[in-house]
Amino acid sequence: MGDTEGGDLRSVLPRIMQLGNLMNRSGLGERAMKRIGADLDRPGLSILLSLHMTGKALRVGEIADRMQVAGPHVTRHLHVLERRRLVRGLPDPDDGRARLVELTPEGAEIADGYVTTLLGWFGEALAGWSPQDRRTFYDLLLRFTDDFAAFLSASTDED
Amino acid sequence: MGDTEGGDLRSVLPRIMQLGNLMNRSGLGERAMKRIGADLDRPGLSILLSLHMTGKALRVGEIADRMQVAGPHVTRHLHVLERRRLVRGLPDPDDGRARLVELTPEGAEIADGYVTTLLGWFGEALAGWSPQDRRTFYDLLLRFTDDFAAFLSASTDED
DNA sequence: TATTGTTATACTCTATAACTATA
DNA sequence: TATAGTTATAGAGTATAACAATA
Repeated sequence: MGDTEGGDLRSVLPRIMQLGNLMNRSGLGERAMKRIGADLDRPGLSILLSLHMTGKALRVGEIADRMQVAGPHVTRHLHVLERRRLVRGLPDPDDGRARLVELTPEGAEIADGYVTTLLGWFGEALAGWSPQDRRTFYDLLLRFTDDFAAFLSASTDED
Repeated sequence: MGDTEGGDLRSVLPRIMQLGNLMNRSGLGERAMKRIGADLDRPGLSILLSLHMTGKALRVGEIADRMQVAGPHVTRHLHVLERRRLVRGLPDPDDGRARLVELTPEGAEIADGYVTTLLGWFGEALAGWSPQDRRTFYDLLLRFTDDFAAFLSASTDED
């Protein structure tokens, strides 16, 4: 009984890993960057995407949280981005220790171009799919990431 | 028309990225490793998993291909794994330049324990899903990774 | 005293170049 | 001469520790 399901899941795990590698390691990001004519390292792009996806100015610590990296890493890459005028820092009116970071129009353009490029590729890859299958896949993938993230954070305490 | 679909896809992209980060960056691997009482860095584990998933001895270059890294990276980590008796190298009977690498029972045990742990977690995260939804999700995810990988390699030439 | 962020430092991961041995 | 692998070296990515400023 459980055997059959375990077997199924067992065949899916490599694909989840593969997908993860495809997204991070496969040079996909570099290709997209090249396509839009931008020249940015991955951490720099990641900062831009964090700001872009959130759609508002973020504190340095918030960016680090979203990227799942330590604070100093963000600080260093922000220097580069600021020098290139892709982000700009503002004082946080609510907290004098903190600093708000927001995209400049140039930074927003890169982030948006990157996302649009990737979306285009996904769209092409799914060109042969029926609308129903696409819908179903989107729904289940959303549900899966939610459930899995929830499970992970719920089980963080146990250890 | 296309607008609606673009909107859907647009909401899914962050999840695919999130899933990628969950798999690579989130400390998931470290947690699994700790759970099974193993102490291995990520590249070392990755080598073990490559061998485990393939189920046979691989040449150094084949391991590098699967990991999507350069050869010397594999060589260096193989030294560590060999010293710890988690893999062992054999001469390739077909090619005197090459070297075959295979898991020892100890290495196989770690790889298997790791995979089993992750599968358990995925299973728990999907505990509330109906068997049909699980099946559908597995099927569509397989199809998606296949189609996407195919698209990527097909469009590699263009550039 | 706790928290936000920065500076300084060090370590891990990975790539490139130079080389050796076999094909 | 081309290919498989190794050794040597360098660079990117990231963490930790020590510090400054504000809460």
